[in-house]
Amino acid sequence: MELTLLPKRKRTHYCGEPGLEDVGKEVVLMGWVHRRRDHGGLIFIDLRDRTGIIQVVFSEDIDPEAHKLAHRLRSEYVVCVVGKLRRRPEGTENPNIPTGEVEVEGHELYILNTSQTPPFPIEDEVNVAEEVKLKYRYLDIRRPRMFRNLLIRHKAALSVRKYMDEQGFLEIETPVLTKSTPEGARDFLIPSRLHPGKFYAMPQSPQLFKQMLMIAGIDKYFQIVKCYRDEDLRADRQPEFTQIDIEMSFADRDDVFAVVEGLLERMFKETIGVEIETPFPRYTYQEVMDRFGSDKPDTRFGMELCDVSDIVADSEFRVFTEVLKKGGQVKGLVAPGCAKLSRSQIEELTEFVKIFKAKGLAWMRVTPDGVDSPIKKFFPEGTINALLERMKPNPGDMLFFIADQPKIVADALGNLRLRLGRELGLIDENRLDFLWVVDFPLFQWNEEENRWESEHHPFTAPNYEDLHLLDEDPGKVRSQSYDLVINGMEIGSGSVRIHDTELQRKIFRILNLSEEEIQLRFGFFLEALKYGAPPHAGIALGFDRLVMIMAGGQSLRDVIPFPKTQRGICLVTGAPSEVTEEQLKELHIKVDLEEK
RNA sequence: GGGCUCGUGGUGUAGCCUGGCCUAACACGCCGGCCUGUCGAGCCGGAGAUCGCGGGUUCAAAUCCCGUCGAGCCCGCCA
Repeated sequence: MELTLLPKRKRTHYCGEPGLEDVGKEVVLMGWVHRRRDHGGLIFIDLRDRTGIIQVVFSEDIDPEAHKLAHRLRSEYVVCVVGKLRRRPEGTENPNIPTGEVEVEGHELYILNTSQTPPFPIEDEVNVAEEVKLKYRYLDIRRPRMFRNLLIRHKAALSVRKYMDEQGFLEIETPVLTKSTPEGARDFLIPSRLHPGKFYAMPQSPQLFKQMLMIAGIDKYFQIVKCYRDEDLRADRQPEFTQIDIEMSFADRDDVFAVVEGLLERMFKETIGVEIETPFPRYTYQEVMDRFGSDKPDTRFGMELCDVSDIVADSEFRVFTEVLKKGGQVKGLVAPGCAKLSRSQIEELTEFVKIFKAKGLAWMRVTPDGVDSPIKKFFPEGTINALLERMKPNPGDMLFFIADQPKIVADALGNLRLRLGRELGLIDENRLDFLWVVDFPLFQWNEEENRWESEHHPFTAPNYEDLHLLDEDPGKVRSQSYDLVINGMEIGSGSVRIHDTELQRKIFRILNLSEEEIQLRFGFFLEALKYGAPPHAGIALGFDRLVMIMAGGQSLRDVIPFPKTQRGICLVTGAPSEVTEEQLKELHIKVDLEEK
């Protein structure tokens, strides 16, 4: 095949651009052969680039040489076409593509490169195994949908930089090779060649650096920054991901909220043309746990949880009463129209709630003449009536109940709510529900390690009204942290930070860190706090997740050009991979693999 | 660490439950030929699969069993 290595002409248009106004002009196009329709004497080529598709016609009449060469074109060949733009003959217009009223007479054709037959067609709505798409990611990205997603990503980042700049924030880079500070996610480690036996860590977030930038007087900082966490993957979790990291001095929670609300308003407008409503509603942690069984509630539909502990307390149903005696609770929800569920469907839901440690799922069908349930006999009529009165079901609905410790009830019933909401089609996919969750507890008790841990992170300031509780009842202390939630997904998390050395020390001690550990891990930071640290607050927003929401994707992989598989492998490069003995030796590393 | 779903020509599926009629079917793609208005072009012809891998059961395995690898979703984990 005769290739033209260097096109002799400069591109005049992208494939998606020419229209009726360009008819008569000579155009020079570069692109990939999307499809070839070879009629023998007449050949149609759909030429594609990132902007779209345009039809090129080759024939004896137009140019015999180009026509002859066009027979050799195949899918994904890279070509340069020079030709005159003309209006398509009447009746042959294609209303399905933006350039469908015109076509290019193929006067000159240069084949810039050939291509193997692609493993899958370059089209949206391809039904191909994730494995294949990820291995040939560069072909996957040729699909218009993927390109659009990356374009959205680009526009979103641009919008962030413009807005933050206008608000007086400086984008400042922080190190990628940094210090391991356990507490939190597992670190990715990097061995040091110059310091045998020592390691850098990749940042889980630039948390301490941005706080030190506040101490440095930067005042308003932001960064679109990669973060790394060596934990298992999910549809919404990749080991390396991007945050919009923000920190501001002399600011409180409301200042942060105002900046973020303005930022998102601007981003959604400029990126996908959607107007969002600000300010976002605020919920306390306690409220969302009670009502939705989740600290990141999806408020696009109702079906809220209902505490019925007091009503069922004096029933004969042991499953409920025993749990209540042990300090547990009984909560339920109304599943609209679900009285018609079969035994096996209920069984499936029971299996589902067991994933979240619930021991079972009690149910009552609501019929026009009362309730129908295997456990009905344990409840006096008054109790049933009280349940109906509180939960307010309609005939045809189903009541589901879970009895257990509060955390399990919230988890199981909250997830049941989400599943039913999805399966019953109660979620309006066009809706965007932004909300803040505030007043998180400062600590949570770690059963296994028998100690308090930070709910957010150890640099989060306690609610100053609760300071007196730090010693007597740490579990009751509220923090000045906050989460941003969109459509039931955690999008951001931040807090007012501790800027006082003594308070910071105290928190470390409650977390059961010895003086020695504190010094070893965070000594440098405590030292920094001593030199006039201003009060400051900040937040980090999950950029990939935001882009995913704007792009309407189901997985983070949809908006990351080269993502990892669920087992953390990059299928394009094959990373992670083994390295040579020499490399290991230089790093003073011996690999100790278990024999299989 | 655990649970569930999936793995059959290049791609997507059928066949698997109920083993033999499978010499593995279909669509798209691919290769060759014909073809001047197609745009999922059409028509004719053709190539292409040790049914992810290993072991077992059986006269006989794509099909049943065990193990293993890979992809996905979830639990744990993710300050």
